[in-house]
Amino acid sequence: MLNERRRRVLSALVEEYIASATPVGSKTLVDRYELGCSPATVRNELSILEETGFVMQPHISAGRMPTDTGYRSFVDALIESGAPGRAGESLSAPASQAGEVDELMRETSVALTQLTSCLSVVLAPSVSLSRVRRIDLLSLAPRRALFVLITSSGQVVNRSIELAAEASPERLAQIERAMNSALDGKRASQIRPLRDAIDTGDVADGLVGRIIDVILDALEEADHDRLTHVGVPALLAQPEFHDAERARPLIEFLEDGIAVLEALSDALGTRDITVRIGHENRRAELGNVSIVATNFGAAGGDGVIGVIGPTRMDYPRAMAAVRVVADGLSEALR
Amino acid sequence: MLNERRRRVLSALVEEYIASATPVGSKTLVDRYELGCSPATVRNELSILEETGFVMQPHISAGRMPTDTGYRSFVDALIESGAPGRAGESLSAPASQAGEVDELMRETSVALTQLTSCLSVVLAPSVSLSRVRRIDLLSLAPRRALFVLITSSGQVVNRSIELAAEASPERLAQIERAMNSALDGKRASQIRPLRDAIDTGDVADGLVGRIIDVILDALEEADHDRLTHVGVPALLAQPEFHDAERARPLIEFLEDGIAVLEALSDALGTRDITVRIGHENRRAELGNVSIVATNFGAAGGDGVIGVIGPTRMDYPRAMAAVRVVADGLSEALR
DNA sequence: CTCTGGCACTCGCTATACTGGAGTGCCAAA
DNA sequence: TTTGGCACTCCAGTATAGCGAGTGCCAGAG
Repeated sequence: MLNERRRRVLSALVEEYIASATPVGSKTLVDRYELGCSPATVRNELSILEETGFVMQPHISAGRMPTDTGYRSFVDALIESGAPGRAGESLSAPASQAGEVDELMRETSVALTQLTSCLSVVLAPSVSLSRVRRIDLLSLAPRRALFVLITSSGQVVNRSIELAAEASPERLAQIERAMNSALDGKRASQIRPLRDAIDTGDVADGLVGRIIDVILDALEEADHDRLTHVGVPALLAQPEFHDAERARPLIEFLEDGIAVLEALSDALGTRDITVRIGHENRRAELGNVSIVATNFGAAGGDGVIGVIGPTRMDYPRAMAAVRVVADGLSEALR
Repeated sequence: MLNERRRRVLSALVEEYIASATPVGSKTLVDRYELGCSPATVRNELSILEETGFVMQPHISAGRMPTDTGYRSFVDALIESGAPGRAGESLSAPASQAGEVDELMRETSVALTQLTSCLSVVLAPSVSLSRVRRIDLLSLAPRRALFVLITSSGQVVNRSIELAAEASPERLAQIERAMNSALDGKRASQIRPLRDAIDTGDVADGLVGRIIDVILDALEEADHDRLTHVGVPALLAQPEFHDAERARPLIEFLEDGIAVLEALSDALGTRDITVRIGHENRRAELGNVSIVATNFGAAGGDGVIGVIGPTRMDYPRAMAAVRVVADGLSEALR
């Protein structure tokens, strides 16, 4: 379907359109890219590319711009050629001084926005799916305790628990020991099935059940709060979002953490780096943006990092940046 | 300077402009507000209001719109009459189910945006200035410990500490006890001066100094991370921000937490509710927006909650909403 | 002295018409 | 199969006119 020259024309057109944000014509392509043929020939190729759905004209006497399929073909070629790997060498992830995981994520996100001029999103690894490194129950008052859970990747979840009955520090320590021995190295999500299995000496006072309920609640809350995004101004600076009404639904969508979470996990393929272009995203709100994302984290880490920009984004750069930053982040988390 | 009728004309003009977002003329005012005089008279009043700087014309043959001073006069009258208090009765702060302080702040912010159709910001109480309720040092590994600080308002700061030398759990417990007895009920910021005063048995191993350094660092980081904002889409929906280029500098400013923090604390007066209108904000980025804010929290709580919107925002509603929500939040934190 | 109706005037906004230019599609020739 | 040429299309930008909302001012009434 796509012979060599046609592919080069498409690639040139995508590059030019990414750079100029205006429909590009045959003459421009011949002038700026070494296509080895005349404008007329390019016009023929373009008209075929249009028939086959790779490019489109906003109106009949205008230049062409890529369709989602056009971008897709461009990106696939990019992945095959391994170009983003090479391009990546020129970027470097900034060394972070952050002392805490949350802060690290945020700094990473900022860096990604600066590298790509796109909005960036970071989804911290799910606490429920991380492995429990340690659990502490600290007595705050006779009927109040603080629960602290530390995962193997260093995330910390805490929650203050109002107890139904008084519990001595010794009693809490006992429960703490029992939970630690039952859960050490297991995934936090396994707390639920283990609820009854935890041996706490005597279960009669209902303390354990109550504590576990609160913990589960805290975990769920922590999981809902995993998402940060940075770089809305970068998005607004793009010509396709100069009209705020275009940007609004998208940002509304972004502020709804859960929805983004779904879209992101939905977007994650098995590949190294996943690119979802325009309507390849299921959500209507994402119909005119592309997402370039990848997971990060040590074994089983299900954190996700990515950038969101107009479909006209600089894919090579975005892919390289996401890769570099994800590697840096995985490294830092170890 | 402002006689009764002139004041009523101004007030009517502000109300009408807030509702319509277009310059309003003398006829509209007479038609919709009971001013008891003819358009011609209103025109005279308007021209005086313009001379004295309360209203302006975008162009000579257009209606008037309020200036910052115009809004100021309107808001001052509002405060004097106690209107926002009455208006507030019709609003109610949503009951929150949040288990953690951070989550509570966020929910509050969302509620505020919904109530006002403005962007809302919440500045959590400064951890450094809060009172220490308890400090824990948990041994994670021979050379690694987790530090957990709980403030009297329930905020929790934690940080993992890499130790220069091995420290037994007993040694950590000893340090923990010393820190607790030295700091209990004091402000976290006093950790620094107390650094040398803390009696830890033997100080020879340098552990205490190192731990305190990390704690100070963690506190500072926590203080920088106190700000949440919600409701960018609400802002973009306002006609004055339909052009994304108008909204961009503002949002850029918002994403820079520190700058907002400064602007907010700068904006806080001694009053119950503070209103900063347009250029009353020192920062150029805030020149065309107003901030309605107030503190919240128990005794000495320096948290701030507020809304940011175009100077054409619905002040009565915003003030009422901020008051109600702040009260609710203070309540919830107790 | 204040208020009001009337009237001429201003000026932004919209609609219409026109023009230049970028880009296309098609055709015939190399 | 490629290329140069040519007629055609249609957007974008500019100029012009008319409309309408709103003003300022003035003269007369209360």
